[in-house]
Amino acid sequence: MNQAKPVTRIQRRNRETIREAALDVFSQHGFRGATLDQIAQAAGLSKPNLLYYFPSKEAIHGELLSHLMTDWLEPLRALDEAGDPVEEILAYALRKLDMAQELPRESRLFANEIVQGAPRIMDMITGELKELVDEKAKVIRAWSDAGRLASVDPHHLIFSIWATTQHYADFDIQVRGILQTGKTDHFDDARRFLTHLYRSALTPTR
Amino acid sequence: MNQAKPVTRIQRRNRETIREAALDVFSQHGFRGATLDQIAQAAGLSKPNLLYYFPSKEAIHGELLSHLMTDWLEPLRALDEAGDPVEEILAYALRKLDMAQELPRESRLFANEIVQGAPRIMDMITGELKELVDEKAKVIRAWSDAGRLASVDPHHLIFSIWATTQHYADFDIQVRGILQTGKTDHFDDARRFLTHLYRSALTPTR
DNA sequence: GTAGTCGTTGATCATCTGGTCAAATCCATG
DNA sequence: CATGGATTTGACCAGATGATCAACGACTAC
Repeated sequence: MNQAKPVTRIQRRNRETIREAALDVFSQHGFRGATLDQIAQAAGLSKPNLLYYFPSKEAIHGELLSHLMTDWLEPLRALDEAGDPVEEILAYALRKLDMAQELPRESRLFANEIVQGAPRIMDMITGELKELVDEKAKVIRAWSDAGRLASVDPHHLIFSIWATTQHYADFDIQVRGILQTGKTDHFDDARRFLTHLYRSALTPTR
Repeated sequence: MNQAKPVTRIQRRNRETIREAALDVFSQHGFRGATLDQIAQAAGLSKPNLLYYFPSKEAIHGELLSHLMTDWLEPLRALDEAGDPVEEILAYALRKLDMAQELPRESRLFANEIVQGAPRIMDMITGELKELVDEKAKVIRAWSDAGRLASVDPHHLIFSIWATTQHYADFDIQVRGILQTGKTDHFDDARRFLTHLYRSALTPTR
């Protein structure tokens, strides 16, 4: 039946298991810090078996990064020119915060890569990402010019949203170490704080 | 003349050279990603010579981290209960931004460590750092209670300042990749943006 | 049930890497 | 300029690590 790609049930399952295990390991130790043995153990497979499904360590890592990128840019893509400016940006920030909470490993994988100079995704940054950011920056600037949003540098606004939200994933250990209270969920406090922060800064003074 | 510690001129010079080289390498590749050969080459010394001045790779890294900590906490220590609330916090944020600009390697060294779960500095975080943060959080809360500052969660305010400022060091590659304009200095724009952001959010509504 | 492909792994390799050591070189001091 | 400690390094070691391969086991289509 399948002619070119004999993607069997076993293949689908094992490749997914490997991706999952690799995400755990890479996000915690970075590319160089992670070993195939760690990944194999986490996946419950032998090391040669890993390399039956992926040609190399580099290939596993690369697949994770590219899979990640799509999800990562989606919230910004969703920023809607037709919506209410302050609410749109607020929704974007809160959506990013949700992702930091739900997908912290993905955030750390990305952070590890960027902190170390983005050797493997520089073109994505100066290409697809920059294009999207520039496009949305134009929308934001138009909102400001129309007096529907306080006048702020759109690029730095976006940077600050990335920074403040991803911080809760990337620096999770530090955040927990400092709050260190039996609090059920510091993300609720973060949501409240960021809502106040951006609503204050973005609501046009009138 | 020197009895216990024969810290000669050569020792002082070489240990400093090594620290400098190690900061370059560790901040770019993280602990596991860095190799003694890289550090030795960057320092212009042979690998055995490195290990004549420091007992191990771990020791070099550890010394960098502890040296760093003092400088790192100083700006927050300087937050003055007696000053004007909004201006004090603003000054703190801008001071942190300056440090991100002047000491990006230190910021990345720290970021690498935290992202990977802070295996080597967890006690510093839950100890010295938490203590300082809690103390300053109390000051901030008192300001809010006195109506001299908008009511915000002090801990999350501090987190956001760390996030937004260190972002310019830790994610420098991404920031430059996206701005990528001949701009002389995007830090000036960042300063303006953050000033607006925090002044808006912190000035008490009356 | 059996042929043939898919899936799995123990053993092994080459390389890298942190660290050691003995021998050589440098240098301050008398 | 001779001496003894400080400094430097080439050679080496042991363990880790990414990757390979031949052989074995499992599954599917007929």
